[in-house]
Amino acid sequence: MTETAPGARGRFERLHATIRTRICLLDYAPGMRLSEEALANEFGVSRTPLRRVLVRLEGEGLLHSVHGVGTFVTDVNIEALEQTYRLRLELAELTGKLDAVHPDAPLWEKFQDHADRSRSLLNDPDPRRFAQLNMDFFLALMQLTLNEPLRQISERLYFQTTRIWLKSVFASKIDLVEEVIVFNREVEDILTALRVGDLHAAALIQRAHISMSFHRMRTGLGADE
Amino acid sequence: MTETAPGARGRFERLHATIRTRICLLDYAPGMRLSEEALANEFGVSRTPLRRVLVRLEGEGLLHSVHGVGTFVTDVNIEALEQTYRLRLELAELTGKLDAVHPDAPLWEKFQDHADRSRSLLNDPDPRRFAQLNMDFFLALMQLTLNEPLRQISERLYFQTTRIWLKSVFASKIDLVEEVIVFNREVEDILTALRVGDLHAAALIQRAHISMSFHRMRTGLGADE
DNA sequence: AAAACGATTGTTGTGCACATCATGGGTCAG
DNA sequence: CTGACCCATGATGTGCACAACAATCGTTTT
Repeated sequence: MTETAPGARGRFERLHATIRTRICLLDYAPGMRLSEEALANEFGVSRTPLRRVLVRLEGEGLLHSVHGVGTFVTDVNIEALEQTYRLRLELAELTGKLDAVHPDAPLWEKFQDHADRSRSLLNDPDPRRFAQLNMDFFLALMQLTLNEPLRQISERLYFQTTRIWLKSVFASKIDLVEEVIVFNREVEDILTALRVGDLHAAALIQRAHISMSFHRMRTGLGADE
Repeated sequence: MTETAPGARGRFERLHATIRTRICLLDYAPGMRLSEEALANEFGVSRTPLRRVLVRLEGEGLLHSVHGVGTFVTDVNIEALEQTYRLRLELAELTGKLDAVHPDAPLWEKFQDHADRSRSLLNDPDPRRFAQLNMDFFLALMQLTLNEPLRQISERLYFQTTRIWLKSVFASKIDLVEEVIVFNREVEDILTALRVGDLHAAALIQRAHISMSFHRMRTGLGADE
């Protein structure tokens, strides 16, 4: 998907993306402790370069290290999550207004692939594959804006929130089948808007779905906690 | 101003804030190379903890390290800067809409101090003191929203752009005296709006001034480059 | 028995020596 | 004179040993 440069920098980016994906896909659950030594051994490097990755992830709000205690995957409470979601709503709409561009051929292919995978999930719902598809689709939508800072910030906030959403799915707080059905409609609606060439409409649809997703999650979380 | 915790974490945050301020105030100019060893010696630590700070700053887009070459302060071209500014416009307005709160007593005192310092700059213009005041005022305005993610992102973008603006001042691309006069009116207008209790109006004024500031800088930069 | 204290263990943080890489200058062949 | 090549130099990146720190468990004392 994303080719990485050789040398030290490439390895850094590779490790960074790998661990970030594991956090977002709940291979590392919120609150879980990560062992620097174990990770270093797994990737065949010493603690030094690995720590560099962990420092970066801490800066992105995904990890938190405490001297003498451990490195933990961050967890967020519902009110902090709500703030992030409200901000994501506005940023999603901005994606359709700031430096928005129409998808090119390779991007259309990606979208087609996403639509296919989305439909296949209807017959065989799987939380992890769903989360991966959700991430892929979001990152593809981010390519609709050429505003690099907006892209970076939107992705950063996405990585912070998506794992909480996935956590709700795993905990059966929200219904996986319903989420898959809704997601299918989201993909369909957004692609329809893009085919017509209405970038702002596509962004508004995405915004609406982010909002509704949070709403479902919130009511689900409030059910028994 | 901001108290730092003792121990390793406090030292890290202290170093981070110190170097970030130096970059934003152009003690370290864009494109300049930083010596890890020199910085480590200056702060009385080894390269290891210092490098942790540099990695963080690189993640914030203020530094860029190249293996075997050096660590450099990032520079940005005018079009990338324009993207950042357009995003900052929107975020400034959001500050007045998302979790906006009225200033409390301590914040009012800060604003009063800023107004005083701003007026004193009229008689004795100084680029560095101006930049410091500009930063203090911006950070104070950020306290008008309780939305923590919005705060973090706005500050991040501010730190990326303000040094370019200051660079224009130093290079006499834009007139310092005019900037001071305009800034005085900005502070006055925003505080007036805050006294009336209209947070959204204050945010709109800030947005307008960010926009005009970029316009002045852009025409100034285009003058002979 | 309960509470306070201290040793032990395991973790992250630090310092230092060395590896790796890119650059510039000097040298030698053509 | 010109070009390529090599090596010296100085930078960041890495590995390892140890320090600092926090939690836990066992011991001791009241």
